[in-house]
Amino acid sequence: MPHTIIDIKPHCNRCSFKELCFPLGLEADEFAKLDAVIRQSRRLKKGEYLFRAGENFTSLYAIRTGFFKTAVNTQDGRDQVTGFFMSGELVGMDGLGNKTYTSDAVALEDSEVCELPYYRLNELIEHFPKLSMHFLSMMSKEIIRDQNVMLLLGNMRAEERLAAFLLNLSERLNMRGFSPYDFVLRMSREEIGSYLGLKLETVSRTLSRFNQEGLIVVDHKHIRILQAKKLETMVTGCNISSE
Amino acid sequence: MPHTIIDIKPHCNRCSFKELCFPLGLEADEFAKLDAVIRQSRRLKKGEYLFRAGENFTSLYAIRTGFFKTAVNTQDGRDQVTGFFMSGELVGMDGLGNKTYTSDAVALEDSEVCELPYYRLNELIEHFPKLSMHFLSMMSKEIIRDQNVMLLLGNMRAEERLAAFLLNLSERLNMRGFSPYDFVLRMSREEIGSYLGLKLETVSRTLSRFNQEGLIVVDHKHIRILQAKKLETMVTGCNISSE
DNA sequence: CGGGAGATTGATTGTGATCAATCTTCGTGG
DNA sequence: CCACGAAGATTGATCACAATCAATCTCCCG
Repeated sequence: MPHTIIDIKPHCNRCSFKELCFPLGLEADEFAKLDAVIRQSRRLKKGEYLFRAGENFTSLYAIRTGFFKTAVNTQDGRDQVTGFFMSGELVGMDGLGNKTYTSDAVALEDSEVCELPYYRLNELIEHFPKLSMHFLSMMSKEIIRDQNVMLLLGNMRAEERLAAFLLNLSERLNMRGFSPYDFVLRMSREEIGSYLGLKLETVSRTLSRFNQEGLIVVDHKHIRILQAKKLETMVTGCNISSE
Repeated sequence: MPHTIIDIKPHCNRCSFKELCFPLGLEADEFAKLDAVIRQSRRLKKGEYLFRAGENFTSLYAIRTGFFKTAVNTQDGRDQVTGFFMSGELVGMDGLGNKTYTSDAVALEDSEVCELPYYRLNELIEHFPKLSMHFLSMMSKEIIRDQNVMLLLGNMRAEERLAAFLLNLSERLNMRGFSPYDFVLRMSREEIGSYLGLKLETVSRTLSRFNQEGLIVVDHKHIRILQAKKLETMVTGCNISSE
């Protein structure tokens, strides 16, 4: 496993994103137990796969730092980016159902993840049944996120999709204490396009137009949002929210 | 609550779809406990809402008989059908995360559902922690289903979407012991269109073309599939599977 | 410094949306 | 039970948005 280092005991308590991984109020003893289970931290270089579609499901992963995309692929080579994930978000939930991952997860920058091995998850739930409701809740939120992507793909025009995408990123960065109006895109135009059901040229053109219209400033991967309000009115209906 | 009758004790053991609601091997005592919790059966007339977006989350529902659609709606009136559900399938999982349903569920024909009240689900998991893995598994499968819809909406052309849709219905009907090649659509052209990200005219035209080409026979809502193989080659990549 | 991937911009095309008219079916009330 | 009306479906003509094809351009990364 190249570029991979296993650390021992990263401790959730020292992680500034713990409340993002486990947003619901946990009792002290429950949290301590959880912390003990998440004992492995894994580092990935940009471009490395965290898991691949078809592999046996081994773990859920909470992202500690960095940025990931997940994608499903078809037999004929097409693929669809199904999500972008940042600190405090959970990936791998699609693997639980059939004990096999159905998507790829790829690091889009050097990243660090906290691993929740499946067998330990089992033990944990056995001993702390209340915790299982937290996991059900997080999976439910993933379903809600997916519903919103369906809404976007099924109903919205190119500029609405882009606006929704930028605002969603903005909101999630804000929640993590980063600037919501000045950030660097971690993914390529092609990956944005795949996620939004558009071709990369359309993504590029639409961003350029937003730039001309003074809604945003685009400097390659660097984005500054100037008129968030106008972007919001563009996405009238869609209530995309991070998780 | 008009048209609604509450029955007592439907008993999963008498339900021919129990293995669809709970596909994983359950111990006898676990299943008995589950059976005891699902004690309410509710009947709905065609057009009735099982729940609406924004309502407090009260229960998960397993469909006993009938057919449902789920849909999310935007502030500006557009809406997106997010799924069609038949016997043995579970709806309401989007409500668990925020204790509020985020979608509507509407009966597309007279239907009967088994109710799993949230507070009873909690009790159940407390006493039988192993059961929670079954629910996590079912939610994971819902996520996989959603990923496949994203793939369809993001990557496929109109005829591919329709072919995938018909084959998916066919497969699920087959699993329930119904004819996979001769069935009645429960939803309108507009609802199919909303689900597939197409306009109703495109759905109608594409079905007509399949009919002319001898792939299927369309008689309004009655569909006969003549050349499933050809439909399958149309959807090369997409691996849509029911749940 | 050079090469290659990614991004931008332009010209043209094509698929599906839109607008529109007719037809069918089903539900409702007389 | 039949007639009527409304909703749903089909089909046609036209239009628009995003895809495609194509030609630079820029910026990393080696």
